[in-house]
Amino acid sequence: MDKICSNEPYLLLMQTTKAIQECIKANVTKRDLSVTEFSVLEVLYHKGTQTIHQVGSSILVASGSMTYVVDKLVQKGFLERNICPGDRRAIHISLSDNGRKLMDALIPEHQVLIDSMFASLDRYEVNSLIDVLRKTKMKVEEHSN
Amino acid sequence: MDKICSNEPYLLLMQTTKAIQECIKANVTKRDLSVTEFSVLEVLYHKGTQTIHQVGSSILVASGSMTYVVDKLVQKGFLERNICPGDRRAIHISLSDNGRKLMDALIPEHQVLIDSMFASLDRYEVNSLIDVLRKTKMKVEEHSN
DNA sequence: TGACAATATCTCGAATTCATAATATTATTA
DNA sequence: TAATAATATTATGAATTCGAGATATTGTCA
Repeated sequence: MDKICSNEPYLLLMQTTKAIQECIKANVTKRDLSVTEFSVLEVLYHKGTQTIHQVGSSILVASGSMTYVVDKLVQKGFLERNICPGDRRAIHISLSDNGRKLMDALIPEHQVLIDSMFASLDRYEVNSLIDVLRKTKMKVEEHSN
Repeated sequence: MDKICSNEPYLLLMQTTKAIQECIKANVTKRDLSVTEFSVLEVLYHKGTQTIHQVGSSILVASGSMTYVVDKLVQKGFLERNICPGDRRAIHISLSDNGRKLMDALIPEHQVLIDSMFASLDRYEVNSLIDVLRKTKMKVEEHSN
């Protein structure tokens, strides 16, 4: 009983995150996107043209995987590869017209979904959650140096 | 600013969970285990002999993946497949002597690690976290029906 | 400048996961 | 009891991810 009790915040954190991720996955799957693909489009939507490396760093995806996901998104017609004028090693990627149209529809929908997940919390509870998660995250990160 | 603010609990939840999972992964990797493999061993350690199906349900892993991970663990000598006397469709898996020895060492270590992640929170904050996560999880689950 | 380190992308292979179908067994029911 | 549905596992192939190595380019510094 002792152990189960001390595990409860951990288990709830994992379960809640899993539920949220599945919900998001279900939502982007409707548009035939994987979560990684959506993340790439989301970064480009908010930040505009970026190099493949910049996007990969933002969403913590390895370079080999970035090549793969960018290929997929180009195939689907949602983004374009372009040469990077200042650095011939790098490649600029940006949303195509279709990609922008898609995200114009998807981003607000996504935001509503995220908001709805926390809609049962009042302002006090949201602040408490933020506060406690910040503390926990710091502790975990200092643990793994 | 508005959007970023409303996303903060979501982002923090994802980031905190990711940090925790990486910490756990680093810990079990020391023993040449994947997180899924560790989860299987953990269930068997706490619940004793189970069918493959029972373990898969506990840790939410598809049956095809269970076959794969059980193969790996048998190869590594940490668990055994046995016939299930009552039901010849099912297969019992249980820790081998080596598997038990491994988990005798690993489980307490794992528990200490988990506990340390929440060690910066006082009792009040832990209860608040549990409370808020429960509410959020329920909301998300009702959303995806 | 020339040598070498760092950076960006891509290729390739290994690992892991899921979904589907196949097989075997058990449970149900007409 | 015979037919059918449900269950447990395995086999297989597709999708995705990572890591290591290859290639091309850029930056650094003696």
